[in-house]
Amino acid sequence: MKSRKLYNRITVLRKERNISRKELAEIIGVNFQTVGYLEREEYNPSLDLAFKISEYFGLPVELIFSTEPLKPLIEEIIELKNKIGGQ
Amino acid sequence: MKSRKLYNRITVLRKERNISRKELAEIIGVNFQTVGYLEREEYNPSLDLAFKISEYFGLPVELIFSTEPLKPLIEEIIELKNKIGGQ
DNA sequence: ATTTTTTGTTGTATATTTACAATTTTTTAT
DNA sequence: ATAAAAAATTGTAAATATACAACAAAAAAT
Repeated sequence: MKSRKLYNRITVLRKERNISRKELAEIIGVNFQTVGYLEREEYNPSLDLAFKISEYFGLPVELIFSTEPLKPLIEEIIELKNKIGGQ
Repeated sequence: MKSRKLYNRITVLRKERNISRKELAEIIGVNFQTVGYLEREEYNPSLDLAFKISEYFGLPVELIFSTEPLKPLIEEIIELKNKIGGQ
């Protein structure tokens, strides 16, 4: 199976928690360069690794990883505000 | 990284849709034996493959795959009914 | 400014996933 | 009961993810 390119928000989420790649890597139990590869979207994680990341951030997989390029979080917020406000 | 064993509900979901492994395999674009390996939980999918399966069934990844053994769907329903009824 | 920490890059080795083929067993249909 | 279809099993090859090391570049701290 030719794997599609996947997008993710690891960098932003990690920055919001103020931890380094090295720290995140230790928490999820991978080499710190592996986090680098993931953040640069040079390869896709296994489902198990995706789960570990999702568990650490306390977020569903779909909010972190996507088959479509991910909008900045701030844009997502604005869209949600519009949706609610426009009812 | 030593990968944890993951559990999934592919077999049940597939049966509910009345399709064979071969058909599912064609839809998600993998070899039909690969579906077999996944259903027998002999190995974990990549995140991309998990996404393809989740897209086909129209369900979030977390409802199909889990790090914990998955209860039969019927039990989930009963638990949800109890939760709602007991308010 | 310079030291320290973090991030990026490159290359190689290992582990895991996926493909594919051939055969056996089980289930379903007739 | 028999045939046909589906699923399981086994083995090998390929592709991809992950580990790890060494070094360069960039950012942050002092």
